[in-house]
Amino acid sequence: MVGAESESNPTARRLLEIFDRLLAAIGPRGWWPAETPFEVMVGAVLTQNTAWKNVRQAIDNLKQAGLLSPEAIHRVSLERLARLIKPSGYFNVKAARLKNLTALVMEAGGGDPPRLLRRPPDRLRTDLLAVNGVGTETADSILLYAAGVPIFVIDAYTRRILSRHGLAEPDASYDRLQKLFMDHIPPDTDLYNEYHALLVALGHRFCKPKPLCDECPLQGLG
DNA sequence: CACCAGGCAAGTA
DNA sequence: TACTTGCATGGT
Repeated sequence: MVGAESESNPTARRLLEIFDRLLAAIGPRGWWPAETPFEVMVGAVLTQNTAWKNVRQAIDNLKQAGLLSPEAIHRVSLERLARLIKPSGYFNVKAARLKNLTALVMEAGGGDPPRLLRRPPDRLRTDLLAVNGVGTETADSILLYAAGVPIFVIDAYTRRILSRHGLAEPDASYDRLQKLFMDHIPPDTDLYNEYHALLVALGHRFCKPKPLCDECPLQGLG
């Protein structure tokens, strides 16, 4: 039914057409830029409303300090953690959030991220959302890019792109936008991975608040 | 100089 | 529920 729907349903065809165009124009992104699942989790928190370039600085600092493990982040002082992640902004808030997320790994995963991430997706998402500092996008980023769960990640770029192409209202809820993708695109982890990464890349290059529609690869899709 | 970036939680009504 | 505000660095 999914395959048939993608041929007959106009929305499904448009969404897949967007993916095809982006992949052809931009190429595979190789996301998530991290070496371990726990690094994905840390990056997901640090990149909240923050340019990735700044996040990379912060992660490099953590790496160099040997603090990119649950045990290390659990032990380090809040003050030192905040100082190390300073380049990524909101450093006091994010230091606490990293502690909170790490606490989940410690108590639920016994300090072993894969053990936490192997939980049933619904349970894992609920547990992640219960952490103060983890919202829908952060949780879903961890589900998709660390746990390999086929769930679609929505971010500010995705919302902007969909609304500019008449596929959604500008103020549509996170859940609604996520449902739009997941109702029309088969739940494939690699596909969802690439699609979200491509949307972010398009956002970076063309779909800014002041759009650069002249050279946008999605020109002419409405 | 102003504006933006791969959000989220807490406070208010 | 819906809206507002604080959080903060670094790039353009």
